[in-house]
Amino acid sequence: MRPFYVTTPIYYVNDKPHIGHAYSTVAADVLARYAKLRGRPTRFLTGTDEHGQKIEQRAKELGKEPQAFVDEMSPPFAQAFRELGCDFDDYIRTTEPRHEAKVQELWKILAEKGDIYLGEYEGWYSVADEAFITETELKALDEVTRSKVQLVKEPSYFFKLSDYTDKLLAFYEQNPTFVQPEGRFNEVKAFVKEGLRDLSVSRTSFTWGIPVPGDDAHVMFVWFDALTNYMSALGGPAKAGEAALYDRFWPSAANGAEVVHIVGKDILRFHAVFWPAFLLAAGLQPPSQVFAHGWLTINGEKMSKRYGNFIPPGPLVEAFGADVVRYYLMREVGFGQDGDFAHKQVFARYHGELGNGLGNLLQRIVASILKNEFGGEVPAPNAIGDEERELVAVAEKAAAAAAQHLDLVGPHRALDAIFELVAAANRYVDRTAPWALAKAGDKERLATVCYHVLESLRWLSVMLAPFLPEKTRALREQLGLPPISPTEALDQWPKAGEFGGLPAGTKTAPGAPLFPRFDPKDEAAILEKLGANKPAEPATKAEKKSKEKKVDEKKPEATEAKAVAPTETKGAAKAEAPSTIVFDDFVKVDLRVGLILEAEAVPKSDKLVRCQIDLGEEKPRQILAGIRLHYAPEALVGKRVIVVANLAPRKMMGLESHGMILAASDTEHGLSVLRLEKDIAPGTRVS
RNA sequence: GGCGAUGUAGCUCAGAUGGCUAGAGCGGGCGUUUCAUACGCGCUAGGUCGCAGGUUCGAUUCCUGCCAUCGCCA
Repeated sequence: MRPFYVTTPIYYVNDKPHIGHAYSTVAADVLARYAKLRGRPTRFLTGTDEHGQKIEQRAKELGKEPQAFVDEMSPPFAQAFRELGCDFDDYIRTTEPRHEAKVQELWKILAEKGDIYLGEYEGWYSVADEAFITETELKALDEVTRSKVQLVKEPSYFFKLSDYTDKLLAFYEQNPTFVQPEGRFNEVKAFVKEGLRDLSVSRTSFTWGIPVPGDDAHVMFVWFDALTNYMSALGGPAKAGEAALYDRFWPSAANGAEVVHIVGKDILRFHAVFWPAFLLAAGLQPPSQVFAHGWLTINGEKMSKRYGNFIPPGPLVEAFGADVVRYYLMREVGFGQDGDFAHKQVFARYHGELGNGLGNLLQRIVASILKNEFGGEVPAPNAIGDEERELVAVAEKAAAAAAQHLDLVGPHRALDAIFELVAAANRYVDRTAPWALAKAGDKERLATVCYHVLESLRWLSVMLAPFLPEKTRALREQLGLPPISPTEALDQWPKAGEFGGLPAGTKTAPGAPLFPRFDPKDEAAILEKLGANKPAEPATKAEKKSKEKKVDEKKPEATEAKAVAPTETKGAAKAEAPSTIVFDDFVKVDLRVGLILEAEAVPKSDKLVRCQIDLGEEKPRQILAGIRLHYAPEALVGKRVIVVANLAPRKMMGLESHGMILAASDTEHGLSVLRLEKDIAPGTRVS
């Protein structure tokens, strides 16, 4: 069987783990567990990306050594993934010697082949993105990011990417599923077709990176470093016989291995263009496939630092259990598309599919009929009829379809197919009415019915194992079956003709419901605890967008208002304001206590003052206010003011403002900023 | 601006090389069962398949234009 090697991106340790990281990793875990179940030699890698200027700076801000900083930041990722039931085979950190050595080796190979040369680079470098950016991009940046863009002119090594335009296009041609989904592949091709420029692959402006071999003044471009993790974790590049894992799992003519990189759509280019180019240059085989999944929004809102709505997986796991979170992530969103993580939907899927569908199926047969009529022992089936044939047909079809979808990296479709069997089994129970058979004393027929339901459950326990490792274990335990132990070269996926593998005489062990129902109170409590109690949610994408648009359209008017600045409103904003508003409307305006940390006059403007205001968020916000004529900037520092925190961002004098300071004015007194009499903590909601 | 894509039931999405009554899940409504986690099962939802033209015996499915949305253009 073809070896299978699946990877997640390595996560940049500047962030803490959130649901986005979890999403990639769970997807990879599902694919790995599936491959293992099918008996394929399988390896699943995840890890952390720990070099780069951003890390260096962050560590410095915290007064730490970079290594100490990343040593602190990396383990929570591994921890979070384990809590989610992710069973990775290796966890690589780019600061490990095993990685650094291999990255340097790859570099040397490219240098020796003449694909790396020393030149000079001049351009805008964004620390936040760890990449040089274009003028266009520069203009589009928000202020926080732009403040970290530098015009850099420095000696730099370049990779001769320009030589690989045609080679990459030819490679894409030969590998028509190299990038998935297809739409993304088209973008990649379009990008390459425009012609590639050489790629700067080293920096001299900071030191937190892997040194360029033979030139200590340079450290490697983080992406060169990071991408190589997929190979270094296997011990490659290496000569045949030097690294067993590499020989086995990195694709070559000899092993026929399949490598799938799961990535977010934002980092597709690095994986679909640069990485294969490096490998082609080194004479190595590129990965088999790069699968770009979409973004998750949270209850309809974009995740971002600004909104502070990154949700860590921990509390979700605590509330729902790892399997339920995994299930939701894999079920709700079409893999490859953007999707929404909506807490309410989690309950809906939990109750509707897992509880009522699957859990109840187990309960209604094992804990009652079987226990009462057969002493909990699996009976041997007797003559079967159309109902049984139909059920078996559905089971076989579901198994085949689910396998096919998983082979093509479509976990949501696989689950869809699998749950066809759940529905069919429930239907089967209704039609055959085992309770009536019991009453009538028809044990023979009853045995057949019970057997078919139990065998269906057994199939489900296998097919759902990649998604619900814990719950399927519990399910099997109740069925009296041992946990599945994946075995290389043994394909354990259920197949046509195999219905009936459950041995008669198996002692079942009825237990607690697999997916106990949350009563509405618990539900509310959980939502409350997770901070997911949104008053009103935007009804549809379209509606939401049009609402946001209205806000934009209103911007010009907003300028007339005293204080300045605009907003990140999500929705709200009625076209015409009624004379009175309900409370719900009021709370749409997010008023917060802000502590002015810095204030300075905006050059070339006689009104604007640029403030950095602490709103209790991770970072202070930049807010512009037209109050210079009334306040000296330095006099504002340390003042507590009222800020509209959910106003859409707006640019003024080339600077972006992320909120608005409230003030009032009249002709007699001039302008007065609203201030607090007491030292209420920054970020406190005003109501 | 260039390139690409999308626009189908309240929601999330399938689908048709053009042709009988356009589908699924969820939600809603109605009914029903009682083995089971107030669970299950059955029925139901009258959606101009974005808008306007064109090709055709016939288009929601092909073509053109328009509108809207989205993605990519280091």
